[in-house]
Amino acid sequence: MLSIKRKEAILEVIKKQDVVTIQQLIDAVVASESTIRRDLIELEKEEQLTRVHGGASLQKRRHDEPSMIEKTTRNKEEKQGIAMYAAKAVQSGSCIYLDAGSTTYEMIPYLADRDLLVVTNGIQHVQTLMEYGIETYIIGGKVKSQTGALVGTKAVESLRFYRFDYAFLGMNGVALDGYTTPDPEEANVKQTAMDNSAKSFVLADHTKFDQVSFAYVQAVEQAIIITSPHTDKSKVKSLGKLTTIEVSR
Amino acid sequence: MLSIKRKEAILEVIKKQDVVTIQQLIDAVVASESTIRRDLIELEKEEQLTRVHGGASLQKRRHDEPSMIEKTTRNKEEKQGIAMYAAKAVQSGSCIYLDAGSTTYEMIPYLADRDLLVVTNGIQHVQTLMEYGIETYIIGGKVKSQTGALVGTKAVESLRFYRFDYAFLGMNGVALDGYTTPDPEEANVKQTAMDNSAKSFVLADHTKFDQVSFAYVQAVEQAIIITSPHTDKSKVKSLGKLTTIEVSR
DNA sequence: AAAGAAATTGAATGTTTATGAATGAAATTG
DNA sequence: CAATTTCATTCATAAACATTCAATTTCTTT
Repeated sequence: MLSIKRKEAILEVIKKQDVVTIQQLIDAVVASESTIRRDLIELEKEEQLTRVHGGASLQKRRHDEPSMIEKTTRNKEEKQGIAMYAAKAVQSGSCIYLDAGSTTYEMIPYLADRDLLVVTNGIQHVQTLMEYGIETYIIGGKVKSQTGALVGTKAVESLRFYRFDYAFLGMNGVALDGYTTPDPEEANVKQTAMDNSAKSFVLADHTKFDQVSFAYVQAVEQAIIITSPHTDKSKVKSLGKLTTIEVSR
Repeated sequence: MLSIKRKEAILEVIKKQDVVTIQQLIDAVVASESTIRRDLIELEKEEQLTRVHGGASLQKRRHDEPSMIEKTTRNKEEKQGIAMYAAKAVQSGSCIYLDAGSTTYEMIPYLADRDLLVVTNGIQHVQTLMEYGIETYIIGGKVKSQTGALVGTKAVESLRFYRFDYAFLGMNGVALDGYTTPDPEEANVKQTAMDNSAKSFVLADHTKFDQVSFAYVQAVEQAIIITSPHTDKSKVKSLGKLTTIEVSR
């Protein structure tokens, strides 16, 4: 058997049951103990799994190196909680839109190995999406220099050719007036993405509530808000009868 | 059997089952071990597959290569010379297309402060372009995981909405047969970019001449070749009467 | 069309690499 | 702390490898 095939088989077993003994692998793959051990050593070097006494276990944290965006994110923990919850809402096999921005970025690790197709307008997102082996499309458009988001007419136009099961968006303002964001060009993109999605989710930490930014995006009822327990319940309720999910950690 | 036919057959088998042993290929293609090996070596050079002990696999496993374009560039000095020369050909105020790839990447520093608008299909290029303060647009499309290039129908479609003064492209093969590149999907993108550009330039270091890769892009006369003194003059001349610029350093 | 050059092929060669068994060392368990 | 399991290391063997060479085909040249 080809060594590469054998390693794939090992990974498959381990992904199914999280931890395996050497003996289980010997039986499953049909190879000698020595060979299995050697494979495990290599797979550990490749950061595909962690070796433990008696066998191996699935890698706990697949990503140790925080890239630029991770370091600079404020309220990171809160955003991560929201992101994890949002990712759970996604059914396998669906096609989702991931808006540029730090909160949606945090969703990526939780989207891995789920047979998804992701379309994004965030240049920053692309590299990470690829690292996690997620099939990625990017819309076209002008690159906004500060944020690496794609905006403008071309971006809106190219969005017209996609349809999404879910759209996940960040917003700067969430208020009775609706969702708002500082850049009108970005607002257009968000608007179009929501229009082309069966279901839309706005990911908003507690700092975004009762804020009104310059450019209007959509009315509050056009999306389901996902927020965290840090947010005042009264503020959420004042937005009216809408589905709001509050993450508990 | 013709060697090209044989290689196609090999690729077909490998695409069906992801990994193959040499023996499987010997049976499937009906050729000697030596011949299969030779084909695999060439196909690996063309980046169509990765050889592994005992056979070959479709793609390099992820996670083992740093995607940083700077570190992995071969013949970097030669490419820089070519890139510098190419950048000089650009008039201020024009709109240019920059193909994904390491040679075109080297052009970016020489494009700064020139009042240009750059459209690219290389994710890798974007960050650097922004760092140099260049107005950047990106075409849409599917992100090719190994290279970060945008390809596919969506990429070709979104290219239709642009017109360029200059297009700068990399190629894997430059020969009498025309320009060629390993990935058919990328070939489509290059083709369309050239069609939409008033003038096209192919940036090719000496290793690209007399090479024929899998997918046809355009005829040689459709672009001006920019190369370096490392390239055999005879090889260049054999391509016929076409404008070729040889960089001197 | 014939002679020669160049490229392609398959077999033979030593070399390298992968594998499984055997050994003693280290860790785990009762 | 002793018994047992698991681990790392070594070694012989077998498989896969690169390389060379001769035979064949294909392409040039005259």
